[in-house]
Amino acid sequence: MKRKSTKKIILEKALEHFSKQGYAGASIRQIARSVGIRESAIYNHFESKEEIFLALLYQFKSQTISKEILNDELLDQLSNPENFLKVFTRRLIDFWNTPQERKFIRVLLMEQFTKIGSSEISISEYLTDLRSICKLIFGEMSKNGIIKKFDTVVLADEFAAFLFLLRSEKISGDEKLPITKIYDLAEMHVDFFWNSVKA
Amino acid sequence: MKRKSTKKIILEKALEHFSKQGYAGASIRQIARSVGIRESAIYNHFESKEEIFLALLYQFKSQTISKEILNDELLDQLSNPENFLKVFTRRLIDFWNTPQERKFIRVLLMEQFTKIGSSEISISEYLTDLRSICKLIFGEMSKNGIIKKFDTVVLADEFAAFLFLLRSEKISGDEKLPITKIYDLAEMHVDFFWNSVKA
DNA sequence: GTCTATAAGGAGATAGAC
DNA sequence: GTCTATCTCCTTATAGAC
Repeated sequence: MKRKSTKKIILEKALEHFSKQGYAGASIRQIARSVGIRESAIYNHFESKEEIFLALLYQFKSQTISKEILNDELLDQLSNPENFLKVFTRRLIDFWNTPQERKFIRVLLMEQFTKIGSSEISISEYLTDLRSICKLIFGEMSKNGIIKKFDTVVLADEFAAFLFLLRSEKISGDEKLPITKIYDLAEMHVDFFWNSVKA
Repeated sequence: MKRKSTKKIILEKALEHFSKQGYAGASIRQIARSVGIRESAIYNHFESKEEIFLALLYQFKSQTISKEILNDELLDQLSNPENFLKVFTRRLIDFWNTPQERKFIRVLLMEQFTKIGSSEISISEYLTDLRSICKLIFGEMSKNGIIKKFDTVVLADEFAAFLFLLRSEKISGDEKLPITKIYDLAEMHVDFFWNSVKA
């Protein structure tokens, strides 16, 4: 049983502090304390506070919905499209509801307008992933005549906007909703959406 | 021609700095410099940085969509519901697109997870306004048989979620979209929505 | 890789003159 | 109501011993 590297623990604790107080509000001192080392020891692993933040951004950038959620088993269900949407949405919620993702989206929402280093932090960039997968899905359904003819960009946005608000407000928010309630809200959304688009 | 009071200018400049760097990232020193006075002079108007922030929160809390947007002229158009939704949405966008509102929503998004003073800053609270007006509108339409029978809470959320994302991402975001493009996106949303709900 | 010690500066806030 | 001067604390970051 290998111990986690100090570097990983620093990233972990940094994410925790950033997600609670924002980048500017969190200090190296607090992070070091959480890790259990002195501030100066942090600099053995990262050159600056900024570098810690950018390392976190990078880490989460490499996680994509397609990698985490879409697999053959799910894609097989495309023959039953309404059910497919429900399963897809449910998996999305489970993924977003992991502690790491909950914290990360908070950081993203908080820092989307601040410039840290040369990096522009934009929500849009992280929404692109969900949007393009939706476009793919609805494009396929449209081609097969399963749904009415719509602009797939509009469809993707209509489907994703609600989910994104659900994520920001209900999944990662401070309001502690039970997960079953979140599933319910999502299912009502899929119902409404499916009723609107089905052929 | 009366000059603006120093207090008002402080609030104005504070909002500007908070919206760019967040609460923790902005300093009294910077704000004072923008106003054109020394830091110590600020304390003649506010007891603390926190009080400045809370004053801003209070100021915007008193602005409501119903006060700013809903008037008799608009309500008269309820007989043509699709057009009503379009005019309502357009007015909403114009209101959200004012410099003050653009800045304020940024602050809200940034500080929604931080605790400043004893106040909990939640997006939900500020969304309540839009949600309840939508509930009212769709409740009325439903009663008059203009739209299909739906849970008005679901309808309100489906209608508002897209608009809120539009606001966060496109209206107040850094991506500088021309306002006509935003109108277009909103109109496509109303079209999609209306097609889904009309009786 | 972590420690102690310390530098250098910025923060919020106050005292008291004008 | 604004100023100068100052306090105290906290911040990021570095130097050098172990």
